Amino acid sequence: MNTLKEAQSLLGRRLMRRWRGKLISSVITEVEAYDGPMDKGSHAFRGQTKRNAPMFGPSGFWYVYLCYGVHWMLNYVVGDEGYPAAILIRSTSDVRGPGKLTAHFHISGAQNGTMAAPTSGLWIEDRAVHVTKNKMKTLPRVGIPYAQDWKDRPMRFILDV
DNA sequence: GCAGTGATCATA
DNA sequence: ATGATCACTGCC
Repeated sequence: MNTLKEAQSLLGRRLMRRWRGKLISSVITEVEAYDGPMDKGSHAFRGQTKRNAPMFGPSGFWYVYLCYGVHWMLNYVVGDEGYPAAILIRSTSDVRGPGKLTAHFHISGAQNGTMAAPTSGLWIEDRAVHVTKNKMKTLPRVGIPYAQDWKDRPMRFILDV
């Protein structure tokens, strides 16, 4: 499956968090794809570094990094090992905005590089909401004015709930 | 409209 | 060692 399809397939699924014995969850409603070494909006565009290493790893792991010294961003790694791709989870039905989302789910650098599975305390369940084409919007990505010809590509997906 | 905030990365 | 940059948010 290609990266854009992977991104769309996360919509309507439930993000799950085990934190201090409690279960936090809500339905994923907004995602962005970052696709491969040629994507000028992606951290992987200038090659592998210590920070973006999880993007180059196998799918099914988390890539979490600190943005503007303040907000943690949650990404789900997709694609074959060696091919840098990830899906930024921007919003759920409860929380709008990627920084507020990680705060709500108590996500930080501690989750970086961990597996998306109950064992890590952070995972994604199968579709909880039926996604029809007319409920899904496709838009350009946010916050990458420097990405030139990649800036306005339709790589952001929103689910109306 | 723009300041805050600090890790990360390139340059040296 | 230093400086620029930044997949955001909230307040002006």
